[in-house]
Amino acid sequence: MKSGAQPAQITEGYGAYGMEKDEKKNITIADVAEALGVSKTTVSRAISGKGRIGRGTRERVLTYIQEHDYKPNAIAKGLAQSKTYNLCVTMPGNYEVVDWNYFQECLFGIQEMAETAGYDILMTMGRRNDISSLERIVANHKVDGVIVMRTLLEDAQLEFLQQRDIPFVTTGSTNYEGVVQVDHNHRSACRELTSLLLMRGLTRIALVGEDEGYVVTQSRLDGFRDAYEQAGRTVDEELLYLNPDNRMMVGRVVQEILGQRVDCILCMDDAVTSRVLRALRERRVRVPEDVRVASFYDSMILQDNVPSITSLSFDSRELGRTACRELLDLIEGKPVEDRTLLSYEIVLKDSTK
Amino acid sequence: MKSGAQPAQITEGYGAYGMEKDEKKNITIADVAEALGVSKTTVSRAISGKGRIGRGTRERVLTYIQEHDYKPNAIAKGLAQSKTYNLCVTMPGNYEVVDWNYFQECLFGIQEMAETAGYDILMTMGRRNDISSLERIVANHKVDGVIVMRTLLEDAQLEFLQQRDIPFVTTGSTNYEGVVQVDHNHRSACRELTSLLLMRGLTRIALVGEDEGYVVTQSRLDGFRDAYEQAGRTVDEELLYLNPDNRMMVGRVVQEILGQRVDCILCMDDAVTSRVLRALRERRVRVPEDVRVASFYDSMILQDNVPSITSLSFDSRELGRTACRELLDLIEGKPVEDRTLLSYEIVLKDSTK
DNA sequence: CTGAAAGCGCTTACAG
DNA sequence: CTGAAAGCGCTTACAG
Repeated sequence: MKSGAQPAQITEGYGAYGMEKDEKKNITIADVAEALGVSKTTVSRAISGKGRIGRGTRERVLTYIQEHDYKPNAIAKGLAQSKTYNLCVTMPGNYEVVDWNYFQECLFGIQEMAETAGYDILMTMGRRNDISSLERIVANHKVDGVIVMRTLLEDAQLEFLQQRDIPFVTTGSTNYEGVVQVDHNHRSACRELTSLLLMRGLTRIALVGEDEGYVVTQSRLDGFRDAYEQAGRTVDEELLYLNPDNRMMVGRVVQEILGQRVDCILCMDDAVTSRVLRALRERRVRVPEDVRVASFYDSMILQDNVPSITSLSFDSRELGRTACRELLDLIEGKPVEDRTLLSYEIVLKDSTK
Repeated sequence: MKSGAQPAQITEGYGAYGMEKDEKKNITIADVAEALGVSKTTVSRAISGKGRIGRGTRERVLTYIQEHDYKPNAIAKGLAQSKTYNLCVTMPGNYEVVDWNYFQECLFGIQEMAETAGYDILMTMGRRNDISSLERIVANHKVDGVIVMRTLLEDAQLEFLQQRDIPFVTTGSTNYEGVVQVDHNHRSACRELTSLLLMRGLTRIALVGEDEGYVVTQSRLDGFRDAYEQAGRTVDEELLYLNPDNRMMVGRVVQEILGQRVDCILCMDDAVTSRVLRALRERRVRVPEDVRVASFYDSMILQDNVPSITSLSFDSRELGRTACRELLDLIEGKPVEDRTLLSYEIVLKDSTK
């Protein structure tokens, strides 16, 4: 390395200028090879651990790159292997998504797993069924696989990925054939919670949701029905409030429900619960004295509510971890289950006392 | 292209098997060049628009790649240019983060801007001052620059990026020298809101926060003080509740505040507001009749509150867009402002009536 | 066990 | 205006 004070004549490559902060020029495999008097092949093998190589040689290389803080250029490595070591995660980008805590946890799990395998996360958000962004990423060969974080009943993402034969998994369930999906067992969870309420003698239970075409809504409803069947009862269809536009008129819906003299309001998720609670408060209806309330999903938005709300609880981080693991397996050509269902917890609180 | 029904003899490269769905083998610049009887150089120039090239030739190439749906391999392009066309966005990964809506909006803005420039977003989350994940991404040459979404007073990310001379910007302010940052003008916003309350004759205002070492907390406090100064009043230091552990004991804090006979509680952000409101409800203190409440930040968690809460409002998507634009400029070597402050709105609602 | 060489799919001086 | 060639930093048959 030249002493920075030489009087000019900086003609070839990097002169004093380029070297200002630390050595900017990144050290490459060729530099290592030259310094050690071995071939690039050997260095590559020492690092990757693939192919035969002498124990001594490997150690020499390893300690050298350690000391000189050599880091392989993932891009070049990718090019040579026709891989990117990137995973794409698609998130819903519409405003309606309230349970970001779910996504955060899930993402965290994904990243944890990806990191241990040397992969990074490329993120994309699109509005409902707008896949232009995903298309671009795939077309540009930027990722090795994708994790779809929210699926629709009719899902353009899945159709696109399937047709292009890109490895992918979904978090959350889908009805599409042959899609690798990992989800919490919502149906079973909803069945159990409903059963519990039924066993407590709550017979007139209203179910409130805002069907936006997500598959999970269907699973929840199925679970709800399962519980009734198991108990030898029949669901009162009059007490099912699942219109897509309930969001707008939650006040009217709650009014109607109260007119039906129910003893419990079961909400599909926490956004709904939050709005229902608000409507109840406005009408000075007490929980749980006048009516019980429970939710099929817990998130942070209800954590400070008075009274505390009975709900189902899911470990989203584990969901992310598992989904990522499956995707990696898929990419590596290992066999994977089409459907993986994770466990859940039921958390009983004041709202159903 | 072979007709799929040929009786075997699949020796070289991709046979019928590899071709199952569409043509799997990606078409490259070399294919285009060969098909058109021109050089790869020419094709490259036609696409990039750089260098001299005949009008006719360019058109031929362009229509060909259009028809055959050729998409350049971003990885290879990156390698050749020592670029990645990836931007890293770092998010806080700790559980405490409640305002995910902010991040969602911000991310959306970033992606919007990045996309138009042909960049993608690599995401990373780490716990407070854990930069291992960021280090890996940088070491592996996976990104051209980074956007730091939340800065701490002592921020390992910034120090690392600065020392490595990586182009980066922050959303939100920082006290670090020479860091390109874009933020909403929190100080000015807080000053205005406080002034408004003061002018309404609310003189005993308590300020509640949970100082977690974020810079924005300081700006808010500064704005609060500015308003008093402007009004020729002095801040009653007894009414400042900014302990880091207020979160745990919000009940006690509120109790104490009520003992001080304040007429307004001003909260640093919505997480705090949410907890304060809860404490008030538990004590049957009415808002705004018994005490007014306002927040220095609005997010979704309060949107359904009764009464509606007076607060400041910021366009986070624009923040993201602007930050991304600055980072791109930085990467391209264009001059950029060190500090950009965006505007805000004050939204008066029932809680301060 | 080790190395020379070709290749991954682009870009970019350099020379016509 | 166009092209041959070298190069980006790796990997990987192939041959010793």
